Amino acid sequence: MMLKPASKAKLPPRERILAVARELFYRDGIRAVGVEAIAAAAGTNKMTLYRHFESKDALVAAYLSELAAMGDALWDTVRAEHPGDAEAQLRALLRRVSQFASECSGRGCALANAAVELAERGHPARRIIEQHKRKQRERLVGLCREAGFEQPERLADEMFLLVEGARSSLQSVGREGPGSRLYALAEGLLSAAPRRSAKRHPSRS
Amino acid sequence: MMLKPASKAKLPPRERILAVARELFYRDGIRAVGVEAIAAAAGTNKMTLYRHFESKDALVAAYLSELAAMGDALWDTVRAEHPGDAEAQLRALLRRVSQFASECSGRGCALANAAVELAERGHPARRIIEQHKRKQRERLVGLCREAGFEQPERLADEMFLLVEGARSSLQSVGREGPGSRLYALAEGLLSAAPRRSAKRHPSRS
DNA sequence: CAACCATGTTACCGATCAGTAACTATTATG
DNA sequence: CATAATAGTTACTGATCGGTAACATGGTTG
Repeated sequence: MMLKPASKAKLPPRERILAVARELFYRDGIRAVGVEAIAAAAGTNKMTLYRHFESKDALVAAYLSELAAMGDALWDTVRAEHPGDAEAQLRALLRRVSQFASECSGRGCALANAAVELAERGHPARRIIEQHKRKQRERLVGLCREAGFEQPERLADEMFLLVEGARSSLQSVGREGPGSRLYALAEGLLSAAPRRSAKRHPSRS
Repeated sequence: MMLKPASKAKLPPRERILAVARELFYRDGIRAVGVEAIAAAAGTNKMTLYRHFESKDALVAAYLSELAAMGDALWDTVRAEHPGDAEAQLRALLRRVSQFASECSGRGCALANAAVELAERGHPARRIIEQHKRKQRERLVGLCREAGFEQPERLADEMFLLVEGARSSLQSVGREGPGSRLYALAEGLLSAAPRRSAKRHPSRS
């Protein structure tokens, strides 16, 4: 009994801290949230937090790495759902991102926001952010190429900018702004993009 | 003599403060820059700053209002340069924005960055930001309609998202990333977009 | 010269925050 | 039960930051 609803109560403190850091950092901003507030919201205290994380910067780095890993996991999920069908993967990705963006409290991409807040070049967090965004873009190019489009880099960059713009503009223009039309716009570009020839070789079981 | 190079030395303190605030807030972030650092960099001190601005928030609001006004001025300039030719205005705007983005130290849109840093809803600065971004989008839709495109809202939203995405991704993917291709991408969309019929009535003198 | 106003200077207050020390309580394991 | 590791508690430091008070200075105008 009581094994499932242990969503937050029974986890070890490190994971509780990371969970609540994800929530508070994203909602209020990294610089606006103190370590004491995080520890308290996680049902623990500052000392325990500092036993698991060397510094606030280290906690921020862990927070960002976790987000990056969740992003990668989404790609893997989508690939597993549409094996061999790059275009279906693309559309599924776009659908999930756009619906996620229109739900998630309109604060945009947590990685991009962190890059805004941590402006000092050389900050350990920036490596994580840049690395992740670059990888996402490369995976996008790979998918567009695999899907047999004529200009995969161009199409991928269009997708990338549309997605980043939608998430960024959530904060300024709000939920009913252009960001809400992300899927329709990207889908339109996708359908209109010139294809090479025979496109897929789906290993349909 | 010595009337021109008074770029920073002879201006009244309020304008010196605003000028240096624009530089520091943009480069290092709003929360990362203290009022004392701004006053010192402006060649004055905290007291004088507080005689001209009620609080740091008021200074931030003035900083953002000034940026918004500069943005509006850019639109007016472009309109004056291509009177009556909405499509030329569009292209000129895109060219300036994309070249500005690829120069300007890769910190993206100062308004959007401020929205990330000032997360509290109800913050006086957010009104300025949202208002400005909404106006920009409406002007974009107006230009696209005036240029005779079939789906002005759709095209305007594509442009808007591309621009916002390019500026946002400067921080994460860097200068050589997809943001550098902004003009090419937007120009491609513009050229491919379906037009209504007779398009311009340029009052070419 | 005198009065005034904007500016400069110094010193301070109160709050917040990252990080640490020393001690106690809990829990698991031998 | 005993030991040891992990977690909780309290209290503190040192630094930074937004904001203010009181006073000194300089230039302008009557």
